Amino acid sequence: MIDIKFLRDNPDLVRASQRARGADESLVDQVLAADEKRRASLSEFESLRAEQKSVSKSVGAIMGKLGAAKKQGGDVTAIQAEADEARAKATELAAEVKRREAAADDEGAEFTGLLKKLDNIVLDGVPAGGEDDYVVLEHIGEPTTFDFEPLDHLALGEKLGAIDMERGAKVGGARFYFLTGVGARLELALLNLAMNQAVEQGFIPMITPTLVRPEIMDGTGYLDAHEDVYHLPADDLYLTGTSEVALAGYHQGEIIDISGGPKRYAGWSSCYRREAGSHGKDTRGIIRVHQFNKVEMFVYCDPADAQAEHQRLLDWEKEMLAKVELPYRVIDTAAGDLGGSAARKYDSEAWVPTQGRYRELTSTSNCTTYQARRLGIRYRTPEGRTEPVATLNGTLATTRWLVAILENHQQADGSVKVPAALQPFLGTDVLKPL
RNA sequence: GGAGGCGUCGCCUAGUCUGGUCUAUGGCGCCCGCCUGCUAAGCGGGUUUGGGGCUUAAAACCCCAUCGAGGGUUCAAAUCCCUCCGCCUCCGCCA
Repeated sequence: MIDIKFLRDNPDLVRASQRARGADESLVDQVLAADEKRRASLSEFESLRAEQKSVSKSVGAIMGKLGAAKKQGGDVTAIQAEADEARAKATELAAEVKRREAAADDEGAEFTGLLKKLDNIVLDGVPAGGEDDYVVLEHIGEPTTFDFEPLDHLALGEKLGAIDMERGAKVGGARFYFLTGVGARLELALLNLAMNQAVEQGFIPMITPTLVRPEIMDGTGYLDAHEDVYHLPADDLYLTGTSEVALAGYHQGEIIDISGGPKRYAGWSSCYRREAGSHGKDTRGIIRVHQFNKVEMFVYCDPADAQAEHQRLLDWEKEMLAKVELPYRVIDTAAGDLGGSAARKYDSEAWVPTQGRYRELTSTSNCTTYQARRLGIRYRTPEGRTEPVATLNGTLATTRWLVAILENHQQADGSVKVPAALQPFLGTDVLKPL
C-alpha cells in the first residue's frame, strides 16, 4: 500500500509510475476522489458522534441525581421527566449516528480497496516496459563451452542417481520429483552453504511456517496473484511460495527497533507454487516445480537505507553465485515485470548450457515501505515518530540452482565437478555416474 | 476431538459478577524538570496506537476510534450476548 499523503501531494509521480508499469493510470484519480469522499463523510460522522456522546453522558449524570434523590426519599418526578427527555433525544441521535457510521464505513472500505490496488511506486532508473524490457547490468564469467555434447540437468541427474521425476509424478503428480542420493546431498550442501554465509554476514537464521493466515498472505501482496497460491479451504490457510511471506509476517503489527541497524533474517523453507499460468513451460526436469527449497534473505530497515541495502543483498547473492562457480548476468527488471510490492528488482540469471540462455537463480526486491504499510510494521524515528520500515528480500539458494550446477560443471564422462565451496559438505570433489 | 480457565495503554496489575464521575487504577521501567559535592534517594510532571480537523509543514490543540479481533444489545459497553483468534490446565487420540 502506498502512502495516501504522498499520493495527495504527488499524484503525477504516481501516475508516471503506473504508466511505466503499463498499469491503469486512472486509478490514481479514482483513489483521490474516494479519499475526498471518505474524509468528508468521516468528519460528518465523527462530529455527530461527539454530540451523541455528550448527550449520552448527561443522561448518566441525571441517572446519578435520580439515584441520590430516590435514596433520600424526595420527589423524583421532575428528575425522571428530565431523564426521559434526554434519553429520547439521545435515541434519535443514535439512529442518525448509526446511519452516518455505516456510510463512513462503506466509503472507507471503498477507498482502502482502491488504494490497495495501486502497485508500489517504481524507483527512478527502473526501465519502463514489460518482461523483455530489462536492462543487463553486467555479465560475470563466460558462458560455459564444452568439447563434447553436454547433457541437460535431468539426463545428468538420472545418471548420477540424483533426480527421480517419474516417481515424483507417481507420488505427487506433474512437476513433483524426488531428489535422491547425491541429489539430496547436493541440495543440502547448497542450502547449508547459503545458510552459513548468511549467518557469517550477521543474518538471524530462521526456519519458518509454510502455512500462513489470509491476513499475512494479503499483507505481503501475494493474494493479488491468488491463482498461483495453494489454498487449504478447510482451514483457510495458504501455502507460501517463499519464506519472505512468513518473514514479513514475523513483525506484523509491531513497532520494531532498528536503531542498531537493519534487522536481517535468513529463512529456510520449502516453497509451494501452483504454476497456474505456466502450463507447458519448463516441463522437463526441476526448473519449474510445485515444491522446492530456498534460503531467502529478508531485511527490515530505515527507508533511507533501502537502496543501499538492496545493493548489499545483490552483492551477497553474487557472492553465493561465485562460490558455486557459475557464469551469470544481472538484470534490472523492467517496471511491468515487477511484483506489485516491489519498487525495484534485480535478478541474477545463470547460464544454462543446454538451453543456450540465462535462467533466473536469484531475485532481490526493494519493497520500500509498501509491504510494511500493509502489515503495519513501523519503527521509531530519532524524533520519536512512528514510520513504516522498508522491507527487502533476496534469494541465496534454491533447488533450481542444481540445474545450473549440474550442467555447467559436467564432464565428458557424465561426472560432475563439485565447486570447492560445496566440497566440505559433500566430502567429494566429483559426483560420478552410478 | 471434549471440559475448564484466561487475554486491560512497554512489563505487571485494579476494574468485569451489579453497564454511567472509567477522561481505564496502581506499581515497575523509561523521558523531562527540581533538589543535590557526585551517585542514590526524594519531589513534580510526562509516557498506547491509528485516523480526522487545524497548520505551508511540524509541534501544540480539538475530535473520533482503540481494554485479543469482529459483530450485536443499549441513550450509554473494558463490563452483557454471539462468532473467531491466541495462551494455559486436564481428558481423549496420534507420527
